Amino acid sequence: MHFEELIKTIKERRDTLKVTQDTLAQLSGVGLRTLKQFESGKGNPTLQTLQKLADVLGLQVSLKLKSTPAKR
Amino acid sequence: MHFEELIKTIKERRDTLKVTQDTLAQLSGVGLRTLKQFESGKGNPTLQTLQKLADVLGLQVSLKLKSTPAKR
DNA sequence: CAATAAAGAGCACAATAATGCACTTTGAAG
DNA sequence: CTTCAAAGTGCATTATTGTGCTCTTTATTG
Repeated sequence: MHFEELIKTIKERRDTLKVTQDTLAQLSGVGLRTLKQFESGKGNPTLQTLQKLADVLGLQVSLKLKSTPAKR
Repeated sequence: MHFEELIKTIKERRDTLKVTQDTLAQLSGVGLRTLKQFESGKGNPTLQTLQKLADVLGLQVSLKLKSTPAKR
């Protein structure tokens, strides 16, 4: 999952839950500006920020093995 | 997956591939200091940094639905 | 068209992540 | 105990994220 997909996932999930950026910002404790920047593709959030958002949305940040190996 | 698990995953994967912090730092383009801090649990990397590391390790950052819903 | 709600952006600043360098600690092997 | 490699840490600096405030842009609804 690259950047854009992560953003898309967050956005879609937020839409599904019918939550506005403003509300999500408040619930997660992340600044509204920060969330806006992230969702509009202009951010590079810290892991902590991403997790705060994911948590509230019922999502989980995870690391999984890629099907296509990268090394060698 | 919370912070510690992510760190553990990175570390274990790096060990599995028999790569040192130094080498991973070079391959990923992430500063050695940054990687050290992250692995020792003292960092809060940006998503970009995490992805650089994950990429080289053949791992993928992803967002998945939590089994236990968070919102109501 | 007017009004309202939600999302996106410019500006500026504080907080902190990223980084390099040098030094210490740890662990494995002789 | 000594040596060597890998990992961890203190310090200082630079680059960038996080944030609030204000304003603009987009729908959406009468």
